[in-house]
Amino acid sequence: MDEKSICAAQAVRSTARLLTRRYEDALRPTGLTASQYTILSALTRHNGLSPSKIGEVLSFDQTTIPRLLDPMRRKGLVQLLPDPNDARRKVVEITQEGRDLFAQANALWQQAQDRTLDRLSPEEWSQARSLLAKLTD
Amino acid sequence: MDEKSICAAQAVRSTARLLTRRYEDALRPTGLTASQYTILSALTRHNGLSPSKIGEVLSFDQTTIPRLLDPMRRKGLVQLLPDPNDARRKVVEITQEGRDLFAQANALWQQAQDRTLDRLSPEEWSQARSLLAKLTD
DNA sequence: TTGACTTACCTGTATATACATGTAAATGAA
DNA sequence: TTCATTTACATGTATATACAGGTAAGTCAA
Repeated sequence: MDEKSICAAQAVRSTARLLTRRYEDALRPTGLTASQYTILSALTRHNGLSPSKIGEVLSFDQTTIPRLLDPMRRKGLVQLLPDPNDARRKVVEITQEGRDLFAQANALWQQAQDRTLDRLSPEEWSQARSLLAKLTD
Repeated sequence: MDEKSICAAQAVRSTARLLTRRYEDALRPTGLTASQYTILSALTRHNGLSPSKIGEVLSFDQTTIPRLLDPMRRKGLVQLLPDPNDARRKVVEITQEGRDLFAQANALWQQAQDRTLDRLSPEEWSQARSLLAKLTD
């Protein structure tokens, strides 16, 4: 019937709220939020990203990045350094504390991830990601 | 392969951020946010919901509801009334202004919705919703 | 009827998110 | 070289989101 009248934004957003609560509940012993975990994950693989690149890779608006990094800097998880090649740019580096906390968080993340993907076959999870990508071009 | 190591929360959350920007951009002439539009939509169909019921239906934490309703009250879109049967409860009612603005917003919403579902067949959209639901039990 | 318990809502606080705008630095054309 | 333009980041402001904890009201058993 009216399937096209179901708001796509609402469907994805409400799922995001529920998953955020689930993952942040799992991450609670580390004090990391879902966004903070995501940023640490990106820096673990590609250290020294610029703030704008982090936004681009993770689909955050540029102006959101300084706000997300602030509590992470206060906790000593990352540091912002000037880019030696361009005084406008900065470089975000994960600290050793950040690496240690991320390693600890990974085991907790796995619990939430397992619980989330438990009821999906690998094919379904692959298809879910493909459909999510299609929603945003 | 590594498909199970892709964070489900990140996949859904980043899609939610992108869709939120798309829908709020479409709704901008009305000044409505995605959450406000969603709440007005629920009230249009079921007027007089309690705050806690709104949270339950839309997957908001209970404590988020007063914060979401505040700007809507200031704009005169909804009003909170005491529940005559239970002094603890309240009843959220959409105003005529709220109905008028929602009617105007619907046409704008449709543009974002069309653009979003454009590349999906009805079957794919049905499956996407089913898979999203599975992620949260 | 009283008192423990539960329910419903709100507030304090912190982070998340993004738009509009501001500032400094780099770039590139005249 | 100069200056308009662009790029990169930050800040002001507003709403979003939820956890911890608070208050008032309803419930129910002793």
